[in-house]
Amino acid sequence: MPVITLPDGSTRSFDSPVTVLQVAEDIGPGLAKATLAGRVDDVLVDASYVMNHDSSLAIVTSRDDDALELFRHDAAHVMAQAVQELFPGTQVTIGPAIEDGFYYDFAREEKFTPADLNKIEQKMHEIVKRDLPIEREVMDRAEAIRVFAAKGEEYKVEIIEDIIPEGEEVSIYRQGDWFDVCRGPHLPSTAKLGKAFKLMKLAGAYWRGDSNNEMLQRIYGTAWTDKKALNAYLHRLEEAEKRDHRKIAKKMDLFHLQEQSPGMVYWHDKGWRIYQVVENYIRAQLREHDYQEVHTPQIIDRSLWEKSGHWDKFHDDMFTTSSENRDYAIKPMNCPAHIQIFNQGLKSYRDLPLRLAEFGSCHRNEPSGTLHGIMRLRNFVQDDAHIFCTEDQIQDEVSAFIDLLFEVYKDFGFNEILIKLSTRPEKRVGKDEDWDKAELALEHALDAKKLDWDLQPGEGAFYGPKIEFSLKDSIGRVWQCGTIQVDFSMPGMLYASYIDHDGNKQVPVMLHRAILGSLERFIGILIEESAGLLPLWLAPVQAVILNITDDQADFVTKIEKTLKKQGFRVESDLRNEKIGFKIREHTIQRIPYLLVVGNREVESGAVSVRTQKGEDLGSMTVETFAELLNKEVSAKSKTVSEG
RNA sequence: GCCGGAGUAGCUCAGUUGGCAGAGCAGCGCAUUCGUAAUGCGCAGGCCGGUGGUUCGAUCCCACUCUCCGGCACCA
Repeated sequence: MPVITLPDGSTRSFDSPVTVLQVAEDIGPGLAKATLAGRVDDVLVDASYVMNHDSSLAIVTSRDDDALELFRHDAAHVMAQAVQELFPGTQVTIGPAIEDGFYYDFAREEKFTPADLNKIEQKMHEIVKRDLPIEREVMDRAEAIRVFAAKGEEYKVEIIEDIIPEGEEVSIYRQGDWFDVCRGPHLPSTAKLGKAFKLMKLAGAYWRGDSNNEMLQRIYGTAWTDKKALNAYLHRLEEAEKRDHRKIAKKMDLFHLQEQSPGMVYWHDKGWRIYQVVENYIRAQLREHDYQEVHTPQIIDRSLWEKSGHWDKFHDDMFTTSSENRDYAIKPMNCPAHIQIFNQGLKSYRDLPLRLAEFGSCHRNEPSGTLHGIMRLRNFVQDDAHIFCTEDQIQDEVSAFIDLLFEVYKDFGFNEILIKLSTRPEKRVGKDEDWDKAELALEHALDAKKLDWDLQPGEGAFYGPKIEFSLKDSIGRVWQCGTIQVDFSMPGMLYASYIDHDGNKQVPVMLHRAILGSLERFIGILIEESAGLLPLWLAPVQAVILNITDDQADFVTKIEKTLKKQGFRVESDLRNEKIGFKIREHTIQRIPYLLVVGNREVESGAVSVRTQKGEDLGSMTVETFAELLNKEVSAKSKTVSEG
C-alpha cells in the first residue's frame, strides 16, 4: 500500500506496488509521456522502478538537471551499440557520462578515423529512430561472466570479476539485442535520447587508467536534452577556444615558443611587462608578510639531489650536465637550495618561523606529450617559498598562507578556486606518525576556514601531503596553481636544525608553498580568463595616444612623456593613418584607453578619452586622466565603483 | 612517454591524381593629412618542419625524425 509523496508535498496512495511511470500516468498523460526517470527517496532510478513502500518521488523530465546525466549516459550506450554494429569484433570497456558529454573506450585492432565518427553518429541516429525500449534486468555474477565471455567481451568480464563482489547480482541494460553491464539508471527508450548529440573527438586512453596496460580508443561526444542547448554549447566552446592563451599571445605579441627550445618561453616586451607586474606584485606581498627573498644557483651537484631523495624519484625528468668529472643537475625545484641557506649559521627557535622566498627558475624534463603552451613548460618560474618552523607553528602558518592566497587571487579577479587535499602516496619518505600530523594540520586549516575541498588519497608529494589550489582555463581544463605542503622529512635529510628553548638541537618542519605556482601558468590562465583584456593594472599597454594629423605630433609626444614619467605604460601612434584605422588596430590589441588628439584638444590642452569597449569618456586634462588611471590601477581587478 | 591529428609567405589559410607554389591580412614604396573599428595604387615576399629513399622530376609517394594540437599516463 505505498503512499507516494510528490515534491509539492501532495500524496497519492496506491493499492499495490507502482512504478515511477505509473505514478506519472496517474497524474496525467502529458507527464507520463515526458517521464524519463524518477528520483525516489533522493536516489535517481529508472521510470520502470517499482516502489513497494511509502516513498518520496520526483518525476524526472527533460527539464530537470538530473536528465542531462541520463541523456549522456544513454548516448554512451547508443554509441557503443552503433560502434559494435558498424565494426564487429570491437570490444566495449567503459563509457561514463562526464561534464558536458560522455565517452566510451573501445578495444579494436584497427584505428578509428575521423571519418568513422560521422558514420558512427549516423548509426546512432538510426538506433534512436528504432525507438528500442531500454530494459533493466538482473543476472547473478557467474551468469553475467559467462554471458559476456561468450560474447568475447574480455574487458567486461574483468570489470565484473573485479568490481562486483562474489555472490552479488549484476544489473544489465538491454536495448534491442545490444546490452551492457550498467548500474543505471537509463531513459525508457532510445528514442528519448533525441537528436541533440555530437561526437567530438578521438583519443587514446589506457585501460583502467594505467600506463602499463594497453591503450584503448576513446571517442568523446557531447549530449544535451535539446538541439538548442547543444548548439549553445558548441557556440560557447567556439568562443572559449578563441580565448586560448597561445592564440591571444600571438595576436598581442606577448611571447613565443619555438622548436629549438621546446617547453621554454621567449618572452616579448609586452608579455614580459605582464610578467614583471605580476612578479613585483607578489614581491610586495611577500615583504608585507615577512618573507625574505633569496636567489639560488641553477646548477647543483648531483649529490645534493641524491640526499634529498629527488634523484631517486625524478632523475629521468631532470636535466643534467657535467664538468671536470662532476655530475650536476639543473635544479628542478628550489627546496634543497633553500635548506642550504637555512643551514648557514646556527639557528635558534627564536628565528622561527623563517620564511625564504624565491622566484625560482626550475627546469624539468617533462614528457613530450605533456607540454601545453605556457601552462606546462620545461622551464618555468615558481613563486616558491619554504617556511621553516616548529611543529606548533604549522597550523598558524598554513592558515596565514591560505588567507594570503585568497587575497592574491581576489586581486587577480579569481573567484572559482578548486581546493584539494592530497594525502600520502605509496612511495614516500618519513614516518607514518608524521604523515598523520601533517595531513591533520592541513585538514584542520581548511575546515577552520569553512572551505569546500575534495580529498585525493595517495596524491601527495613523496615527502608530504599537500593542499592544491586550482583554476580552470577557458575550456574548463583544471590547472594546479597554488599549493602548500607539510614536510617532516627533507630538513632532516639535509641536516637542517635549530636550537630549542632548552638548548637542544631540533629538526625544523618545512612548509613548501607557492601562491601562483608557476608565473607562466598563472599568466596563461589570466590571459584566458580575461580573453587578453587584462585589467588596467596588468595591461601591458595601458593607453595609446593617437594624433589625427601630423599637426598634433609634438603635443602627443609631450603627453606620452608626461604619463610615462608617472609610471604608466603608454605609447603614441603618430602614423599617417586615418583615426578610424588606428582606433580599430588598438582596439583589437585590447588597449584599455585610447587618447585621441586633434586640433581641438591641442587648443584646449586636453585629451579625448575612449575606452576599449568603445565608450566615449569625453575630453579631459592629462592630470584628470592620470588620476583616473591611478584609481583604476589601485583597485586591481575590482571595478572602480566597487573599489 | 603512449594513441590520434597537423606542420605551405610574418599571420590566417587555399592548393598540387608527382611537372615553374596561391589568396586575404600584415610588410615595403608612392599618393593622401583625414575626428572615434579597415584610404587608394603599386611592389616585394617561400629550404611547402628536418633527414634519407623511390623517381627523368618530390611540397605531393615511402621511411625515419622534430615540433605543435587533442586526449591518456605523468606532474617534486
